[in-house]
Amino acid sequence: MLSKEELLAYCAGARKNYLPHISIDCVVFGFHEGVMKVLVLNVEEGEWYLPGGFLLKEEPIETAANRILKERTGLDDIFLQQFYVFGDPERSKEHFEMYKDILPAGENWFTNRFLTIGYYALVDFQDVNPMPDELSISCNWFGLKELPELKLDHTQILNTALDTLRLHLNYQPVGYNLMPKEFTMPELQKLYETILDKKLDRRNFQRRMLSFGILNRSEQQRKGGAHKAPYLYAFNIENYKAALTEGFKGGW
Amino acid sequence: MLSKEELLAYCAGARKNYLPHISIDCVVFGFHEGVMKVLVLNVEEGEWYLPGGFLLKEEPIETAANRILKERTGLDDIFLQQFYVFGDPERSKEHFEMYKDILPAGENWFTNRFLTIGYYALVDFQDVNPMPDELSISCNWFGLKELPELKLDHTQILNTALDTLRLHLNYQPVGYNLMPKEFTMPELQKLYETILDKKLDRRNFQRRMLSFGILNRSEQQRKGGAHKAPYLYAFNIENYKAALTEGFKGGW
DNA sequence: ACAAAAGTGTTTGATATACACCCATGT
DNA sequence: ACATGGGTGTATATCAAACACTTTTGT
Repeated sequence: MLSKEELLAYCAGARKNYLPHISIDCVVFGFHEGVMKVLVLNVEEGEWYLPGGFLLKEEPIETAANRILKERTGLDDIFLQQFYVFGDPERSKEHFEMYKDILPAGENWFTNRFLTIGYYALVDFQDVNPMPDELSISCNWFGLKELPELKLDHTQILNTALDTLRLHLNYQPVGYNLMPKEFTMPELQKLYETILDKKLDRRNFQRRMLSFGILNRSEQQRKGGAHKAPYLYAFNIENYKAALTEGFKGGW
Repeated sequence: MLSKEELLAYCAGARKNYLPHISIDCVVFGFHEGVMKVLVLNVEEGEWYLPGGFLLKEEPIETAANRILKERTGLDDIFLQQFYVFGDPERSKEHFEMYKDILPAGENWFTNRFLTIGYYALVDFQDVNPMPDELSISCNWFGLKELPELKLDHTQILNTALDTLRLHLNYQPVGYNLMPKEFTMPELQKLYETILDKKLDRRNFQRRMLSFGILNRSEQQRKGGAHKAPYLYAFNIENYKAALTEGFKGGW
């Protein structure tokens, strides 16, 4: 926890640089060892938050989200998807309460009501170097199944992000941003199974995935593991991007 | 156009009551005589805008959207769907320019940079009584094909709303909010064709629509028209709502 | 040699597409 | 009577689901 002086300086800086009443919260998804992970900040003992931040006064929203995530992950050019604005007038009260005994209301940045713009991000787990922000003491990956309870409405934000991601899975390719450059079909399947939280048929998955035409199979196979060596695949970026904009399913 | 005094009063009221930097813009879709219509405001000669407004300081976003639309349409309980936040720092400059010669910057509400939360609304055309807001001189329906060019980024907002609506059509029922209580299958098909901007097969449309189980066929038929009398249908609200939350297509 | 993981293929049912036919009504 | 729009039905292709067999590799 910052000292009162530090907090005052933080609030003064925020008032000077950021738009009031507006924040961004990011649900950063990574995939590692068959588990879906989310980046979570620890402010103090038992206080967990999604990574977030504010908009500079003349900054585009997506730029701000990128900036915030660069600070938390070290990564540029993260795949980001805006998914919802959370604006319950009560949603940030908890944050205000937390600082109201320390800071005079006029000085307290968190006296503001905040609408928060939710983004979800898909990143390659291996590339991320989690770093806490000014207000927190650590930044860590948590498996989806072992998440602590989050403060404010951050659990709701996370669940909405998950729902949105699952929905997107139905008409968009997902995976390029979550997988390493090369991966095997079973590994990709595991990603889908993790996101959807259900088992898929190995053979049907492969057929369907290949039918999208967004994968290139390498000559190479993943050696070293026990059992038969699986082929390595990489995404075909051109087709992948085309599929991202055009979508998969016809619908009507 | 308001007088300077009126504008000053408007701005003072806005500063007092609304959150700064945040607005709401609504794309109100109605369907009439086989044409998709959108509500558009006329501020002055050749200046067209989507209906919009601001958030009261302690007002939930959706409540604000409802309030704004009640003022424009006379309707309560409108079907609303938040679909995107538009936040380009340049997006509201045009609005500022418009008033800068009349109002001192410090007084001018539109000096603010605004992020706008986009909602689309689906309403029964017949129920709407379009009413202009304080800043405009008229509020009218325009067919999608005969829309004037809109100011600010409102054309982009409208197009994004349309894209979202089309997407939703693929996994959600649409129509309850756009159609009168009773309607014929060809009428409903016309709605779909209008939204998608393409022809559908009469017989396949009917089969598919019925397969969703969200329609009740009435004993009655629409008499009076030329040709064979079509059956009247109404939405089965329970199933409709269930389909809204659960969606249609399996996907994975 | 065998267990476990991976590649490939087949059978079956469901769903979508493209049509054809009949019926009712106003002119 | 006939043109037009509306109700219903069928053949075919296409796709998804369920399932079987073979191949490879480490133990």
